Amino acid sequence: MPPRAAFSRTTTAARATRASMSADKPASGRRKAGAVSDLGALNGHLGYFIRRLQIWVFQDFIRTLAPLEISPAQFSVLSVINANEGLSQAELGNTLAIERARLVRLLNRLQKRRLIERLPSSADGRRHALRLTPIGQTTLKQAMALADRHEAGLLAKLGEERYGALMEALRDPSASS
Amino acid sequence: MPPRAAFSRTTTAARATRASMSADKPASGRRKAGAVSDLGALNGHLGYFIRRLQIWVFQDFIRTLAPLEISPAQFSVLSVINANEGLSQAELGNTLAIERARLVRLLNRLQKRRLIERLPSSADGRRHALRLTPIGQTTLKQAMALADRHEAGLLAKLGEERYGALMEALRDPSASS
DNA sequence: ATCATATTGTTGACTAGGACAACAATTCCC
DNA sequence: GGGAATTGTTGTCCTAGTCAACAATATGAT
Repeated sequence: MPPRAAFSRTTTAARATRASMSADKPASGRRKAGAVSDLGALNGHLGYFIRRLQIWVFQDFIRTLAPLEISPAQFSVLSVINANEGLSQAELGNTLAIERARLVRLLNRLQKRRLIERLPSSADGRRHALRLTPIGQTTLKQAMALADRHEAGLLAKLGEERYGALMEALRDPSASS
Repeated sequence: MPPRAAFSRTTTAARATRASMSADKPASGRRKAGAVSDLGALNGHLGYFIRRLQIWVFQDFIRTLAPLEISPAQFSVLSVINANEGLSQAELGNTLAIERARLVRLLNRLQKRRLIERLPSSADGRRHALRLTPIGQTTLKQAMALADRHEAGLLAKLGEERYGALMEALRDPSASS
């Protein structure tokens, strides 16, 4: 009992077309390299489409923030630190679902770039209290401006209804374990 | 993935906060270990939520297909080959947005497991005509059954409206390059 | 107070994914 | 025939993600 009962439409969607010969190609016409085939069993699976969109969105984000050399992961880390000054690495990792070891190296790079600091926690000798340096704050501000431009482009590309539907549906997916 | 949803039901309440707490502790006491903090600037960004859901979906897919040891990428490759027997690696790569070099190594592993074959293309000496072996066909059939179970679980977890909205919004061709 | 247990941050090692350059073989097309 | 393009392949690099181990520190039961 596949779940597609309600939303099936089965496979009629993506019927790939073989381009006709000699449409409008650059100087040397040859077999179309952009040809796309039938997705087959992938058509009923949400994960595939989510993945494709996610990759596209991240690539656009990376392109847009390239002048600052801030990756999506770095942006998320800076944002959460900025919104929760003094939090620990464990809390940060829990918030963003980044594993401890991975987070250590992420923070190392940000610290080397003088964007964040690891202060000793007065209450707990094991923890570090994380916060942005002044440089980190201004960098994050610039990053947020670019990220907003990225988001605006995303909305333009998807269209308002689709963007809104996605935002609505994606917020707070109850997931654990 | 940490239990994010259990605490942060209100997305709007998240943007206030961060008033003047001390550097390493909230005024009212120690933060709990599993606590989740404010997402800050991430809250308006679609990419973050897409990413979180995509990770969750893939992890569930991997768990569900673990008995067959078929990854999402491998499943997509087998599905497209099955639906387009004899296609070339270039066409397969274009269809799934997998780069040539990466696809070569993906196919190497599947070929070593006797799930696919690379036949010489009669028309073009450079190409390989890809197809599933009998073992590959039965494996894919089993994988599709498990993938459908995964999909059903996904629908149950998200709820019908949200699942349907996502499928609707994601399915159309809007992403490329 | 003591001792087992848990948490925090860190390092090392390993696997996958993705990007890019170079290359040989082949095909296209003028 | 010969230059240009395509196809598959290999090599190399870098980032992500996972896991195990470890030292330092904190916690809690007794």
